[in-house]
Amino acid sequence: MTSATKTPNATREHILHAASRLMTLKGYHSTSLDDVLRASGVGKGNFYYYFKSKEELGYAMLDRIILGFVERTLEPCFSDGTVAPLDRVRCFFDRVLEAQRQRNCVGGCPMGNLASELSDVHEGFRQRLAEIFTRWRARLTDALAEAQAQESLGPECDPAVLAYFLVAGLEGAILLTKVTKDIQIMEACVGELKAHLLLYTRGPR
Amino acid sequence: MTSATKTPNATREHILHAASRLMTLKGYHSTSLDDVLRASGVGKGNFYYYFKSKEELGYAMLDRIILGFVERTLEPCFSDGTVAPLDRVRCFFDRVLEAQRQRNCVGGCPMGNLASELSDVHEGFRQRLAEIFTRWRARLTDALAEAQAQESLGPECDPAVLAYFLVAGLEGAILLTKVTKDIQIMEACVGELKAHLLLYTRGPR
DNA sequence: CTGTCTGTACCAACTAGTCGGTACATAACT
DNA sequence: AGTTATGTACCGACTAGTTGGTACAGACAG
Repeated sequence: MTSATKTPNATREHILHAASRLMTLKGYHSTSLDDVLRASGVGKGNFYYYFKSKEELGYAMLDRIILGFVERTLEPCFSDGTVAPLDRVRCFFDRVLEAQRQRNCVGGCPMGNLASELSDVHEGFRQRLAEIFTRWRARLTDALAEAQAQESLGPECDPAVLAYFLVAGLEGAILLTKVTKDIQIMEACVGELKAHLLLYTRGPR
Repeated sequence: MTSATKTPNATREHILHAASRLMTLKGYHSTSLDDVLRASGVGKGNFYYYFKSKEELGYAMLDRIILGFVERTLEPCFSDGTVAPLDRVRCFFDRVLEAQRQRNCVGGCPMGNLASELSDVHEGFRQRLAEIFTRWRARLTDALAEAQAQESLGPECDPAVLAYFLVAGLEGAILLTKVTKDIQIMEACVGELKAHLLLYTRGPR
């Protein structure tokens, strides 16, 4: 074995990696345990050593997806306080658009997909997913509120409401892009979302 | 024969009715044939007399869903030419919101759900779903273009692009409402969508 | 009798999950 | 030292139940 195999439980990681990939592509129900096992090269007994059920694997995979989304997409845009708050939001739009372009309109939004598949069918997943969207929206709300405090957003705007709408707009755009396989729709929607910000914009735009 | 409906093949209708209900709630893959059979009280042999596969049932169910959506939601708003075009659009928003309220945030958008579940996994369904969204958007585009011709929408607005965005906004709003089970989010998003129209609105609003 | 329907029995493939058993490293006891 | 025990990591056959789909015999009309 190579010296680099210091990894504490590489097997668990293998499983999670394969599961995330498959489930974000095919969904939770349509990804069988055997699919995951085949893709990760792990035996069944070994799987049940690390996870007590498929459900628990699902939860772990969800945590992994969230982490990836937060680290790769959300934080890079919102962590830099020197950037103007509305520009942080715009940066985020562009990043989501770019991600969609890179994936060739395949896969859609992992969180949106799971939300659509499981919200009405599995309360545990629903709650976790709702929490994710809330956290996501909170990041946007904060930036919008900051913009409002700086008077680059009008006082008639409710940052929380606007944040909901922006999340919804992005999710819907991703879905439409996924089903039509046409990235231009994503571009159009991001353009409209940016224009929507102008609706409340005061001062230099 | 009764004057109203002769019930040409009631069994087929029973199956379709049960299938639509179950599949819009639980999704295509998670609805088994036995589920449909149990719910409709139809035997298996009988089922395969009317449908040659589950896939074909899915297509038929999709057609049924579309028809219902068009007849119950789309047409009532857009068929009346005497209503101002932008009011037709607003009426449509309200109708979608109302539908969501009546269903207690359960189920989401049948077409959106199927799009999310099947777009990357079943090309046949993807194409049909893409076509639906296109037709839906076309209805909006026409109304918006008419508004533009009447100069109640500014010339800088691209009706096709705006229509995409409105569909995306609605789909995203329904998804967010489904996962959070909070109708207020739907209301907020519809409010923002209406506000978005104002962005391009000229003349008396 | 003939063609349209319908129910029952059945199939192979697949599902999540369980089982007994193995390999191996570290520790504990003598 | 030697050997006995313990915990971790792993395997693949197996179970019970479900999946979509088929075969076929009977019913019921014209």
